[in-house]
Amino acid sequence: MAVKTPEDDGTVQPERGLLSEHIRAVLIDEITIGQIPPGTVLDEAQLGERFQASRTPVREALRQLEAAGLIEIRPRRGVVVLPLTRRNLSEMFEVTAEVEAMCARFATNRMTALERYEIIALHESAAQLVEDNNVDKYDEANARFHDAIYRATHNDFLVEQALQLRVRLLPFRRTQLRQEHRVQASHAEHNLLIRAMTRGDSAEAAVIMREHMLNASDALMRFLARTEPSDLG
Amino acid sequence: MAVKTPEDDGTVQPERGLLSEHIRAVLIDEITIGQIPPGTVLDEAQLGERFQASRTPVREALRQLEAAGLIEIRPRRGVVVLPLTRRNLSEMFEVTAEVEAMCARFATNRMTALERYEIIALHESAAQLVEDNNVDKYDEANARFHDAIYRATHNDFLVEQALQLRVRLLPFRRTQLRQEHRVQASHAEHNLLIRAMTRGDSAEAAVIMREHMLNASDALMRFLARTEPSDLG
DNA sequence: GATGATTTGTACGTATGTATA
DNA sequence: ATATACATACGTACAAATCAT
Repeated sequence: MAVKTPEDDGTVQPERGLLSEHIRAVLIDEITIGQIPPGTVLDEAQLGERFQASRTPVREALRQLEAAGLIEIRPRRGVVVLPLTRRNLSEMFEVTAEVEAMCARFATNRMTALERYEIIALHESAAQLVEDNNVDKYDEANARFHDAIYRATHNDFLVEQALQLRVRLLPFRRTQLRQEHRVQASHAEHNLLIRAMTRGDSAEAAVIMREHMLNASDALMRFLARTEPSDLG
Repeated sequence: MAVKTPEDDGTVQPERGLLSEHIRAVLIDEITIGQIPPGTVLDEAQLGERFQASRTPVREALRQLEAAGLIEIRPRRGVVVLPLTRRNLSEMFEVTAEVEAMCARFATNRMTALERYEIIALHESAAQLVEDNNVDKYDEANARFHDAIYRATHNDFLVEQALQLRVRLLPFRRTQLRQEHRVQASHAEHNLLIRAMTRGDSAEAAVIMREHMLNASDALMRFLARTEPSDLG
């Protein structure tokens, strides 16, 4: 990220030019992290003040967030962070499960020996985090594990699509890891996945990956049903 | 599209407000159609003049095109329409084939009787266009056929993703239809697909759809190899 | 390599449409 | 229902960087 000086309020200053890039990056972060919750109305002037910028670059950043599907711009009526209904969420997870399954299948058939080694190494280094039940660190390791699989597909466009999907589901994928015994289960599922991949069974790898993602989705949906019965949906 | 008066130069005027929306829509059209070829450098002032607008809405539209992956904005160095290398194109077709296969699988399992009827009707009404070898009309009918399958997945997010992919490959999907006997082949493949779908064989439907798309991709690649051996990657 | 021309990036002012009293 | 307040949409102006010469 093109930043230089962290400020007191958590804001950062871009190195030079392209304020809108910076604003976009920060806002995407904060929205996907959940720091700016769905339904929040964003005020252009306010954002400009916060980023020490005029409204022009703010507006340009907002257009990009809109194109990314994170916010809705209602002409002359303001900008609102899109609420994900439970249904939308479920649909997105379903598609994500299929895309990740696609990645697993391609990766099984195309990964180099080095890539296979990296995937296994990432998996094994996560074992300790599971034992410690270190959810945050496992979350990061998990992301790197999936990243490695994306890259092993040798399809940059697919990598891009998979990453975009993940960004949009980021806060939810985190949440589900905290439910039930998802960290342990996740690691065990990864183990099965690697076995299928190393023996070159791409169809089975796809099935396992799909199940893996749907398990995560189910855990999340049960959690949401328990905690937010009124909102979402 | 939110337009009112067609102008002589093909430009249109938006009803009021949200000029950037209008500019974005037109530019996306022209770029995907191929009217603005890859590598073209877009000039903000020039675009502003053309759309009778200042640079502000133009820039907002450009940010959206960037987020859509159609152009690249190089800070202080201008905007270029992204060239699709042959490799990129191949990767995009590969992903598209999988996504469409996913749609076929879901649609097989979830379509209502009405949706199944619609899909079959669209298919059969295209038969005449095949006989007439009316490529343009078949192209449109083909789009509606695939649309109907998207919708039958009952997953709006997936529909959205599939549509976005198609927009980006639009000119190429058209091109391939003009090659070899792709119109006839396409229709025959649709026929096989419908058979699998109507007998509820979702796995087979997915396989057929994947092949269908890869056949289109192959035809296109052969065409490009023949016509543009230097350009495109 | 320096200088002028061109173009981008940002700020700001004004008008218009929306919401509220 | 009308008016008032407010936020957005767009245009214009200026600054800074790139490029052409």
